[in-house]
Amino acid sequence: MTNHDEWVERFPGLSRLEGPIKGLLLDRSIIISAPEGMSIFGPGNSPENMLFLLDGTVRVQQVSETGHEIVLYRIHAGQSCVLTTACLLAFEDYSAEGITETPVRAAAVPRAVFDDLIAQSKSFRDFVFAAFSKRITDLFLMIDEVAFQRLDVRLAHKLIELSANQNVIITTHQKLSVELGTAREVISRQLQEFQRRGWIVQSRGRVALIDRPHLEQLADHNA
Amino acid sequence: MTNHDEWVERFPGLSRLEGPIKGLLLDRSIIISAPEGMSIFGPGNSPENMLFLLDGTVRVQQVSETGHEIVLYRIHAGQSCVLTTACLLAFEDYSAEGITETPVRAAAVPRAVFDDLIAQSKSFRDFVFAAFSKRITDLFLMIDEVAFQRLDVRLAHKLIELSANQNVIITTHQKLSVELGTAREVISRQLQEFQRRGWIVQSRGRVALIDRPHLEQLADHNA
DNA sequence: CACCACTTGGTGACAATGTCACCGACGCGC
DNA sequence: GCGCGTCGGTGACATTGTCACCAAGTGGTG
Repeated sequence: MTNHDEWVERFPGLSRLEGPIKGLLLDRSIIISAPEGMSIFGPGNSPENMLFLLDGTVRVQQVSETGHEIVLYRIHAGQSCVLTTACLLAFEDYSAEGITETPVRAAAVPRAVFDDLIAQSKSFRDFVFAAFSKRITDLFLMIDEVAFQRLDVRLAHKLIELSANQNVIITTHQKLSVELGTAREVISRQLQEFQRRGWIVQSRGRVALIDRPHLEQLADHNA
Repeated sequence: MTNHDEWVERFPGLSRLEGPIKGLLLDRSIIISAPEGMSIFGPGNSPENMLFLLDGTVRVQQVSETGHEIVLYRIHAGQSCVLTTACLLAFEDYSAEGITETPVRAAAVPRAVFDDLIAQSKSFRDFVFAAFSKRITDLFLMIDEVAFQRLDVRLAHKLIELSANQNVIITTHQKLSVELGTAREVISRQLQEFQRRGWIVQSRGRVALIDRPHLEQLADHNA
């Protein structure tokens, strides 16, 4: 009932693995589940296993010394927590935290098995290095945005990203401010401006996208 | 005359490698040199080799779509460019750039050899993953600083970092603004304030640290 | 030397964003 | 109903970013 047999096939980067390697991965992993809103790694909570997400999403965020919070990235189904896990294992004192945003299922692979896989399979190495590389380039992009992008552009971008085909986003100004690493008041003012322009309609805990084209145009304001 | 024989010993993480692995690394690598101010990787310039820095430093920075620049990190002697190289190979379109800040000597290891080493040596894997992990946690810290830290604190921190036991820094306001991802005028104003307080003395292209304790106190203003 | 081009840094006005204190409205449990 | 915490709004102010412009130094050239 675990669907344990073939979870590897769901990972684009893993389905091409050599047969014996797949077997090793399947035999030595355990399927685990977690409810929404649970901290799966963070300060004082380093998991012993590398996780491969089968369903759900995990939000990775950090709390600054000043008490400010910011969302760093999300791990979606079909991706692995390898790098975050590796970082936490290497630098225990660090303060990033992973929180389930939905109920989550994941395959847990012990570190020793992970190391074996790296040693034995070029495909697996490629998968892991691609994940690391993607994460680092994404962090480069994030630094660029935080440092140089106007807040209205970033907010429009985030609204479209969070809406994901829906036209209504269930969230609070506070949560949006953490997404962008800014203050709640700033979000409130920007959303008011968007509403004044007729691009969105606000209500308590809810943002409805009315004029998606204009939002997208602002979001793509690269220059 | 290349000192080729024992460069591996200079890397704290590599000197513990198994004997045959060291041999492979030494046999299959080439020592290269570059003058100061040269771009060793960047858009349209992906090196075919993984580099291990023997002497000198490399500055990694990016130029945003808006034309703004920011320094991401530096690679010092005894460290490798592995992750940046990996990123550029995986995502060719990306725009980070590595520039030598001093004359540089490095050991160049072909990708295929690099992959062999990863497969054969647990010590080498540990070295590489530690490098990746350190870089990612450093980028987390940088995001936190850019998003939440006051500029006077960041500037004081950077002045102390750049001074490195000297009390005089040879640099321009423009260069300092790129270090912190801000505007030249902002640096000028902050340095004036520091000078007004008697912490530094400015002259053209030069900053002299007069009151290091006060600067350090400001730089440590974590909360 | 005069002349010119470039770099470096200074300045003021203004815009954008962050911070703080406080407020009222809403939702929920009692 | 009441109390209490969450959510969002508001104004004043501080900090930082942007823009336009200027002046002093630097280095080349005739």
